[in-house]
Amino acid sequence: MIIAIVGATGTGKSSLSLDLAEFWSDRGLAVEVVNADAMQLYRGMDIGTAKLAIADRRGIPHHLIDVLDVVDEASVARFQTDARAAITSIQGRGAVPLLVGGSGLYLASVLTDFQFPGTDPDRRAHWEGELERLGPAALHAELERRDPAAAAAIGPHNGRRIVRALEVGDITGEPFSAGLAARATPWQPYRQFALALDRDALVERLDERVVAMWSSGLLDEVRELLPLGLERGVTASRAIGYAQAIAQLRGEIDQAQAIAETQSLTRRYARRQVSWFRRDASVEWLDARADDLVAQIDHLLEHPAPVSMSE
RNA sequence: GGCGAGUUACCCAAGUGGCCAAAGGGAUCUGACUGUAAAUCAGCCGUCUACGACUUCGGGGGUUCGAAUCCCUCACUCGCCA
Repeated sequence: MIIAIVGATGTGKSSLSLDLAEFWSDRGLAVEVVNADAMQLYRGMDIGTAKLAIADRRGIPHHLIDVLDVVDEASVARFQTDARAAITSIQGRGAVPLLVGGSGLYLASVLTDFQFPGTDPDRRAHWEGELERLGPAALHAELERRDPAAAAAIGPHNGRRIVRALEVGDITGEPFSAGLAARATPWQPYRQFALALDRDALVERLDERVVAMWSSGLLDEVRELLPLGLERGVTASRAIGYAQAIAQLRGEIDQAQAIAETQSLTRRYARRQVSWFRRDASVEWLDARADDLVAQIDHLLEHPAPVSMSE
């Protein structure tokens, strides 16, 4: 059994995971946390990702944090493999794996039977070059010819996903099926709990958190990451807050703009997260502000998973 | 006190007689999502008894078949001169 704590950024997943882990440890059940946040994978990106400092982890083992260098490209497929390996080994120790994070695709890839068709750097580079050269519309037309269903599902402007669909087509020789997530079967039995917080409260927290990031040294952190190649990192350099801090350090925008922009992107991100989790019927929603979340979850776990319903 | 500029939908901002419910951007909201996912992309965005109707472009009045666009007037904001 895997327990997952999910939800939008800033809803209190980390601290809940610690409380849960302690609660169960007190009852003789060891818990280990597996991070499911795409950006906390990166070593050195601490402040901007709201990463739990080692000192704050209350002695609970955490996996898949700080496993990538800033120049590495994150990948769901690799995460799936690594996370499952971590989970298996935790279970081998007789402990409960607690998957905690807000990256929807990453979570789904571990929890359910996602099968990635593989990747081919040459094909990928080819199509990315074409995208650059011809633009998304032309590539979409190409995809239309090869895989009309995927083309229709992806749309004519989504360059990133068009490229991937073409790449997959090249690799497998078969059409790239998009949109299967809804009916995924579990990799292992799991329960997924999402923390819900109403918009106003969340925005307030998020806005404050961004300001706090700046005042607690995000810029210094970025200054240290630049020599390590942060700007070259395809994934890391785009992290919300980091991109803005970089722009500020370059003198392209001032601090007020950097903060305002980060706040707005964070808000938008949280919205996308919620929309991802909302359509996942296996998610069990809890009020983030309840003060007995641990007890609630503990109680829910003694009962069979509900059959979706609830809005 | 004098002269000039301005007042457009939640915000910024185009629009100078019909093709304007009103360009564009932002924000909000909704959604998609199988190897960059904190990514990438889509829709909505005056109101409604919604393929049609109704009310909008600072207030009031006027010209006109027809006005956000022209005229008069009032209010407010801003710049320069006092």
